[in-house]
Amino acid sequence: MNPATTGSPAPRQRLSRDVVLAAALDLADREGDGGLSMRTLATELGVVPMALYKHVANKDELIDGIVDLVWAQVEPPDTSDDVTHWRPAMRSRAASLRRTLRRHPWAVGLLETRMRPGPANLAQHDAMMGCLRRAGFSFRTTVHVTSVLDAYVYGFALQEQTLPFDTAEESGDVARQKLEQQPAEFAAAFPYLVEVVTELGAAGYDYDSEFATGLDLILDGVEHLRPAWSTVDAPPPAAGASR
Amino acid sequence: MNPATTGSPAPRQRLSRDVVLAAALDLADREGDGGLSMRTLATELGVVPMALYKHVANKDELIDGIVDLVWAQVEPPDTSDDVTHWRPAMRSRAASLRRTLRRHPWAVGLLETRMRPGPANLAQHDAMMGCLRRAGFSFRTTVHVTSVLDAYVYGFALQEQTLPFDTAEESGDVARQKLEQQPAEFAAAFPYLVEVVTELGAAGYDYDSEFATGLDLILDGVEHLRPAWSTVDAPPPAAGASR
DNA sequence: ACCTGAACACCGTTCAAGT
DNA sequence: ACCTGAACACCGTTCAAGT
Repeated sequence: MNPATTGSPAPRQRLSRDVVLAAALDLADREGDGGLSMRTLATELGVVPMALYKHVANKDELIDGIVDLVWAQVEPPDTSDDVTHWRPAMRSRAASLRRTLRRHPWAVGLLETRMRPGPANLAQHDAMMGCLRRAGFSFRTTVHVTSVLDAYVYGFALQEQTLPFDTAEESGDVARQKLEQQPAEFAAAFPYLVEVVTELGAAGYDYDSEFATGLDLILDGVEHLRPAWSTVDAPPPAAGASR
Repeated sequence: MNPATTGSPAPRQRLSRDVVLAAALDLADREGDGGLSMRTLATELGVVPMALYKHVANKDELIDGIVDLVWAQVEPPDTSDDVTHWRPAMRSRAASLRRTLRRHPWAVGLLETRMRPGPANLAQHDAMMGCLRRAGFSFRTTVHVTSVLDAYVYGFALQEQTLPFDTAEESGDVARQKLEQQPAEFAAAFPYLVEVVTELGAAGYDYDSEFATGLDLILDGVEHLRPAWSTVDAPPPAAGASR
């Protein structure tokens, strides 16, 4: 009986690179970076650890693979009207990157770390630079803009990933609780931290609006880097021309 | 013969929490995140693995400890003249944080991640918020500014940490080399990436100026968040007053 | 062509003992 | 009070075999 043609409940489907990568991504999302091991991945697939090595060279290549699966989930910037719409395009691309990193927190430190970027990673960056170049940004400025925007998203995701609360209401409780655990000297030594905790306890901390505030601040700055013709809606220069 | 009073070359000094943490920090700097293990740390200290557990509860607490040693290396903002000098103070604090992260690349993903922040971490954040509050920023704005500035530094350090070159000249070589390895379809599929590689090959990539460009862009944006009285050099409001 | 078994050199950590 | 030894339940990966 060929297992490929049988209608069994398939806890034991035929192995392939895609099946291995999909299971690895799922495991990482559930258990985090530390929970992803070749051995537990193998048992989840109903197979002995060494069976994985026929589809993936080693753990490093496995991680390369799932990182590119994550890149594939990031929505590229809308390039339908590059000249006037670069700003909303960059804004929603940054938001999509942040959402993706929130879905896969283990990937934050890995997205830019891999030595051999996968095709989805390359396509994503090409689309981003293309959007900016066609909007009239010079080559140098395009590099600056991608650098500062991505740095902000990564850094924000890093901070967001590990703060011990998920919602604005929860943040108030956590803050108040933390403060009560501290000894009395704490208030005298760190008055401004006490202020933060107190105010956050009252008003809460909203990740979404915090992210948007910083993002818009940066986009305002980017706007100033654009050449002057942009404000009068002139056509973009030929690709690769201005420098 | 008491080893504490003997003048031996001290490969085997008396163990203490500080000695363990210092050796762990050194090991992490040399071997990276993955190279820091309780077992190799023990052998470097000339001791059996279990000896460490008298000075440190477990590996997690060890990492808490060395992360706070890293925080202690970040120069806090200069608070000598908060009203007019908040910008250079923030600028050089961000630069110091980046330099520190460059010295301890393994720490980038860990500085904000620890659940129990150490004293150096708390002091650093208190100094930062204090500098901004006394410069007249409202509480909410102070939170926004620290969020966006730190996010940028973390994200930049993350990108810098893993790019495969250290100097501007080297970046050109690496870029040219990478490009030559690619198949011919590459140029057609990712024209804007090819442009980056080509231009970088010609002009090089300077981390320092790239960092400064993004930092100044953000600081320009922060300037706009300041209350209007700041430009006429009025005194700051009483701490905790404005909201 | 694909999967398995046994083995090697590693981990962090517990527990019972040594001095 | 501080360090040790042996053990347990984990890792990634190699190599020689099975089907």
